[in-house]
Amino acid sequence: VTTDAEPALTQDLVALLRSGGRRVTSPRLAILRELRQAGGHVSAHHVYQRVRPELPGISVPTVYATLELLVELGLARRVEAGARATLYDSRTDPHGHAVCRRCGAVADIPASVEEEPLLRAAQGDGFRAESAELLVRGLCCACR
Amino acid sequence: VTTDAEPALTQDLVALLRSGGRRVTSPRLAILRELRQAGGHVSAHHVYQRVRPELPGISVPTVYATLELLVELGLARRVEAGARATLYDSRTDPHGHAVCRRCGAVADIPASVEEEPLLRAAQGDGFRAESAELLVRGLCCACR
DNA sequence: ATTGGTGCAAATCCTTTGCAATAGC
DNA sequence: GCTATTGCAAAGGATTTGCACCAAT
Repeated sequence: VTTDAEPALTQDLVALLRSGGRRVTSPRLAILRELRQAGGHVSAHHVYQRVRPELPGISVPTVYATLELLVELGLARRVEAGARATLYDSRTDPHGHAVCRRCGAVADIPASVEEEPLLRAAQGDGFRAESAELLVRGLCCACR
Repeated sequence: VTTDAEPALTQDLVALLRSGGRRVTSPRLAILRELRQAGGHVSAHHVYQRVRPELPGISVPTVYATLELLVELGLARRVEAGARATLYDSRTDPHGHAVCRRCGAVADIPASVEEEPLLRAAQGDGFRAESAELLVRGLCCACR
């Protein structure tokens, strides 16, 4: 149980939780750490498997709830990779995703879209926009 | 069985199917017609229910396969509205979607993003880009 | 006559729910 | 001590198989 790996990042989460009146718990710290170690785009199931050695009793619903919480806090982003699985990305800067429609592989797209104008464009009819996502679907190298 | 409702559109599908060596079948014609009549963003289940009166024996897998086929042919677009359901949109011109993260409601976003540059940006690593999608997640008026 | 499409039923898999027990504040 | 969070087990649904039959070419 390394406690000095990414101290600053953990502190971010702690601060955000405290300021929102939420509790600091082991699953929350462990899941954020795993999400960042993974580096890429991971499924809830993947996180669940990787966190289990550290927290043997952790449950699947907790993983889902926590990932969604991290998204709300702005520490992660959802990637709608298709019906097969929702993925979570620890990169929070604006970038798109290329998703293979056959195997579900995801790659980052360098193209950066300005989020602000999009969020504003979506504000019609009382809709409160929270985040924007850019998806390109197609076939990856291996699946063609 | 009205055969003169949208003759031109049906002809489009027939031509595309024939030129691709695929067969012209009742489910394909009926599902495209329903998708266009619905006008908005519909789920496979919705299409299934609406097409049944006309084709009582149609099956769920056929609806899924056909909708995916229409996407491949460029006559429909997928909308990754979340884990709850993939939606299909008969509008094929570039536009984004505002998706409520709570109730799943979908609205069109006037903001038009140029697809071409995005598709090109995604072409790295042998990835063959097929379509781009712009999603804005948030809370709709009713769910706030 | 070929074989791509279809229907059927069931399996698979992701995600969420309800509720009692626990742990953070 | 309150109450948000958790774990558990199970339900809920969307999507996809496998296979036999049928119908478009």
